Amino acid sequence: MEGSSGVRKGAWSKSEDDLLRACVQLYGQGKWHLVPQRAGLNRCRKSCRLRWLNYLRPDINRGEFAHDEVDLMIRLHKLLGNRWSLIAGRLPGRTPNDVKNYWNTNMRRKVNYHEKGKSIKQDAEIARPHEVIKPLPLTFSKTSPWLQGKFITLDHSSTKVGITQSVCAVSSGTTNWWETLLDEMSDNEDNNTCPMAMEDGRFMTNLRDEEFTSTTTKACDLFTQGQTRSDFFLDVSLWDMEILNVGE
DNA sequence: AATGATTTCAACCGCGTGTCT
DNA sequence: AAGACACGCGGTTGAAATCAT
Repeated sequence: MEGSSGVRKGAWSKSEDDLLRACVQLYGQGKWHLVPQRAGLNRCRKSCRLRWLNYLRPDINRGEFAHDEVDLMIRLHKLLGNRWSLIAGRLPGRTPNDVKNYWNTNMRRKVNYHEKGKSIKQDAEIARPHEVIKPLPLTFSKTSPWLQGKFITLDHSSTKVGITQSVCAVSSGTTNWWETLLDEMSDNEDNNTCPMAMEDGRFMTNLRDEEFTSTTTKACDLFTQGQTRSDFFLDVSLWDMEILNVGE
């Protein structure tokens, strides 16, 4: 089976798997455009990457989803929507494709069952796509727009690296997500709580001011450890969420 | 046993984003 | 600033497996 461009498509054979595995072991992951040539495979780079990430990676857990994994998946999905890569990042050994497939086959059916009886209008609300919380890049290049006009500072007293102008406030778009967060915070002044994570454009969880200050102070620490903003928000908010009863 | 319906999941596709020149 | 390129993501597809009749 070959595509119009001459590259092979469809299911991978064992010999192809062996070639790809050997290539990645030799050269490491990345530079996927070089992989087909290096491995001697008549496959496109996308296909090679996908095969490695979803099937050949040695750390993949191909077993049944455990109860706590499902529990975590539900919480994460409620928080993030269909951000499968982020969800999979919190489930060791699981790939985004695994998580997506599991959700589409198991959870969606359960949720639909759970929602049965609600009005059509409500169903439309459920089906409404999530407001996208754009992730920040994992790494910053020196020309990255995220850093335009910002300064990297080194706090010598604590050996922490931070970005000035508020806590890692680096968006250059028309509406800064962090500014929105601050807006939401001021809206919540009455009850003296602060929002922490978004779903459907709203902030969720109620951390008190002192807790919020504490956690945001830690945010830049997490960046220095290679974590993303998304990781940070998940850590502080995930277990505060009310879990959706999915018809158990 | 045969056949059609349903489910599962690996793979493909198109698109958005970041980087480089 | 603009275009080319690579990477990564989520949605969708379709073949294979499983189930029901």
